[in-house]
Amino acid sequence: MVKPASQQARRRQPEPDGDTEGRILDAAHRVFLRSGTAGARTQEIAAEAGVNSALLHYYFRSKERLAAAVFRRAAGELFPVVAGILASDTPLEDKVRRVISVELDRLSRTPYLPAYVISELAYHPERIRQLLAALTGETPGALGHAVLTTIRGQIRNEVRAGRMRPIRAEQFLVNLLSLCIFPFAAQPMLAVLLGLDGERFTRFIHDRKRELPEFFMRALQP
Amino acid sequence: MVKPASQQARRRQPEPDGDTEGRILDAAHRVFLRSGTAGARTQEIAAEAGVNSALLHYYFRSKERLAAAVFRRAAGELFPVVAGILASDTPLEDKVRRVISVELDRLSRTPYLPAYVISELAYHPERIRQLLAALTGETPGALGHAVLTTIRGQIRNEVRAGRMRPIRAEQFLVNLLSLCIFPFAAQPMLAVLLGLDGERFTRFIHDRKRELPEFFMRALQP
DNA sequence: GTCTATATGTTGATAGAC
DNA sequence: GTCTATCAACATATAGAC
Repeated sequence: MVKPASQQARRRQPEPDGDTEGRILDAAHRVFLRSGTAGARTQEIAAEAGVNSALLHYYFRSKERLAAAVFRRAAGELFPVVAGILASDTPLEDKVRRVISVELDRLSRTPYLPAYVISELAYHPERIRQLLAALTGETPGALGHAVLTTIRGQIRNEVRAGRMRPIRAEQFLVNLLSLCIFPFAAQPMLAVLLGLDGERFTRFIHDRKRELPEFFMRALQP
Repeated sequence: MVKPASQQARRRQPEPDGDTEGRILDAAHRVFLRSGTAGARTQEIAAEAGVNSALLHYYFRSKERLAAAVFRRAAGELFPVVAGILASDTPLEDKVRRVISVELDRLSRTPYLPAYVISELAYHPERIRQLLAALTGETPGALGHAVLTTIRGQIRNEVRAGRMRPIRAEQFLVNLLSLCIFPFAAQPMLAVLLGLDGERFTRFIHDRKRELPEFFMRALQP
C-alpha cells in the first residue's frame, strides 16, 4: 500500500484544479468551518470534494486526523501574520495600525474563522497541542512569548518618554485582539442585536478600519 | 398520556432537589455548554441528570427541542442584564463602568457561556429566531433598538457638551462588548498564546475590572 | 489511486410494562 | 412518571475489485 502523501514531505506542484488530497482538504476546510467538527459529516466532505468516502479515509485515515489537519491550517492562517507584525521592531503605534488593518481585511475574507477556532478550542481540548504545533514548530508558546517581551519593552519605552500611560502587555494585546476578532466571531449576534447583517455589517467593518486605530491609541494616551 | 410540563405553563415550586424536568434541563445545560450541541450525547445528559434516556424524551420530545430550551435559557442569561443597564437613563460613563463590572463578574462565574453562544449562532442558524424569543417576547430586535437609540442620544449630548469625541453607537457598543466578552470566549487561545491559564487568567480578569473602564473612557475623550 | 459494497458501532428515539 | 428493552437510522471506517 502506498503511504498517503499527507504523512510525508511532498512537493507542491501547481496542478490544474489541485491534487486529490488538496481537494479533500479544501472541502473539509469549508465543511468543518460551516458545521463545526462534531456537526460535519465525512460523507458531505467527500461529496463536496468530488470523491467518495473510501478515498477520504485512504488519504486521512480518520475524521479526527482530517479535523486536526484542517484546524492546524486554519489556526496557522489566523495567528502567524499578526504575531509577525507584533514581534517585529516597528514602532508601537504603527503596529497597532497594521494589525488592525491586516486583521480586519483578512477576517473580512474568512469571516467564519474566528467562531470556528473558538469553538474548536472550547470543545476539543486536544486542539491546544495542535495549535502549538501550528505556530512555531513545537516550541510551546515561543511565539507568544516573543510578542509579549517585545511589546512589554516598547510599552516601557513609550511610558518613560511620556507618550503613553502604563498598561500590562497582556491587557494591551487582549484589547487589540478583542476589538479586531470579536465582531466577526459574534456577527450573527450583532445582526440580531444591532441589525448589523449583510451589507450593514460590511459597512460597519469598513468604518471600523478607520476608527479603531484612533480609538485604541487614544485609550493609551497619558 | 400526560402532556409534558415543558410544553405548558406551570407553577414553580421549591422542591428539594428540583423536579425531574428541571434536573434534566440543568444537566443538559452543563453538557451542552461543555460539548456543544452537536458534540453532546443525550445519553450523557440523562446520566448526569440521574434518569434514563426514555425519560429525557418523555419531557423534551427530541434532542433539538432540549437544545433550543438550553440555548434560550443561556442567551436569556447573557443579554438582558447588560441590555437593561444600557437602555436605562444612567449617565453614559456610569453605564460603561457598570456593564464592565457586571459582565466580567458574571462571565467569571460562567466562563463557557460566550463560546457556547458564539458556536450555536454560527452553526445553528435557527437559533437566531430563538435568540429573539429569548430577549423581549417576540418583538424582533426591540431590545437592541432601544439600546441603540438611548446610547446614540447620550453620545450626541456628550459630544455637544465637549466631553466626548463623536463615535457611532454601533461602534461604541461593539467595542464595549468585545472588550468584555472576547477574553472569555478565547480563553483557551489566550492560555496558549499569552500563558493566561488557570490562576493567571483569574488574576488577569481581576486586573481588567479596574483597568478597562479607564481604557474605554479615555478612548472617547476629545 | 479510485471505486462499490459492506461491516461495525453509535445515537436518537419509541414500545410497552410497572 | 419512570423504567427495561429494543429499533431504525446513520456515520465512520474497511475490504476488496479494478
